[in-house]
Amino acid sequence: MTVPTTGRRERKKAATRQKIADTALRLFLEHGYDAVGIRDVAAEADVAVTTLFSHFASKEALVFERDDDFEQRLTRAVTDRAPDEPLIPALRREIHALVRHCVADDAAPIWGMIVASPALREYEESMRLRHAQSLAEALIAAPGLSRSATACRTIARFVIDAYALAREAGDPQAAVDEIFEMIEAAWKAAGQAPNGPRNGRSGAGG
Amino acid sequence: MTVPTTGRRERKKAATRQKIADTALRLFLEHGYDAVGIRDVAAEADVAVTTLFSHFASKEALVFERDDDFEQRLTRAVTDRAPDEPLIPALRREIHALVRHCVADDAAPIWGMIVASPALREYEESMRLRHAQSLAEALIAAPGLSRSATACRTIARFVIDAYALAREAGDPQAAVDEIFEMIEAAWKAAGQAPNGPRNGRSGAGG
DNA sequence: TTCAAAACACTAACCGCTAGTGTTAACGTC
DNA sequence: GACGTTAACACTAGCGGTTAGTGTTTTGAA
Repeated sequence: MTVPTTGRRERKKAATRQKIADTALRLFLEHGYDAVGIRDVAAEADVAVTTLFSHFASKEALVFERDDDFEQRLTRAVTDRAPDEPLIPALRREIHALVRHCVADDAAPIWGMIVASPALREYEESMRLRHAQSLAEALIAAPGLSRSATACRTIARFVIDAYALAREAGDPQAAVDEIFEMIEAAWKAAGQAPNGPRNGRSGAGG
Repeated sequence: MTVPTTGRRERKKAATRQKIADTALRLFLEHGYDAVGIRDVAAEADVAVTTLFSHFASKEALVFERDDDFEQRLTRAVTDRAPDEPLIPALRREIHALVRHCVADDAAPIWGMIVASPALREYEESMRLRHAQSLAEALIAAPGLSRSATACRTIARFVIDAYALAREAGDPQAAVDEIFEMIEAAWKAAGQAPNGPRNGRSGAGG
């Protein structure tokens, strides 16, 4: 028989984690996020409360189970782009894809649940802050951008803002385009800052 | 006897509120935010826990007692500016002042406490979201800007970002200037958006 | 004087979350 | 195959923030 890439233990752990996440999402969508307690989820998934919290850091994390994707996709859009591809269009493409995926019909109930719960909205906001920070680090580390660290951090925030704003807009895809026109202009302006670029070699950058 | 503008009841209420806030801040600074419980604050202020929560919505709100100022100052910077004053420089001045006030020496201990506590940082982040939204509404309602609602919401976020980023920068005042160069460019670009302005009369705006 | 509203208090509890302490199952190794 | 190590899981208790429910007192007004 073939050698499994994962041992039985890891598979069981992943199964338990998935069972908890699935159970939680089902209960949340059935009865509402606030109406379902951690003890309910644990009982329905047939695990102890402590076990639940060994898999998920918080109740909100049960909803945003796959948020690592977001962070990685953004930083990879920076690091893995073609050597001659400008920065901002690459980010714009990625945000377009993320928004599209997020506004898709199958994600609508989950998104509605998040919007309806202040706790979940706040949690997502702090998630976005983390994403902006890791994107900022990727930008600062990227070669050839010729922008200051402050400019990189600023653009990172702006890009995350674009994602958040677009999702709330009537026409999300059009909003992405409109906001990225502004981001493009901001990025160009940062290249002409009086204090000058401090990151990488000289050049137009991006 | 003269008619007091505020009755005894209102004065007593304000006094109780202030006593709670002062006691809380003192205890937080003495022993650390996480080391002081709500029950400690209530006991020290000589009120019941329920009374404390009738004055403040949460433990974090005890620290950000005066956040209404922030919101009002920003929106007033938009609505109360001279009729011919461009928008972005007015906002830049206000952010400069707010950052200066926030980095001042007497606010340093409080700021350090906030940075040291994840709960407080998260709370402040959600506060900023509210501020961005009210600023966005002020921008959308402002006459003569000739920008789309999406552009207004975007610039509002960018301005709040500038505040947050500048405070974390090595030279906050310089960071405000650098970021506002980018914001100015973004604002101008929004005036030339292909979908065109939808808000207010035609004109350069800002 | 009387009344309604509002501030305040007290009890009791809910809820998210964690520490401490096992118990069981899987893996590596001899 | 026995053995020790590790990690997943369970259970009890409890902490800290927050609220509901139920009065009691103060205050401003009729």
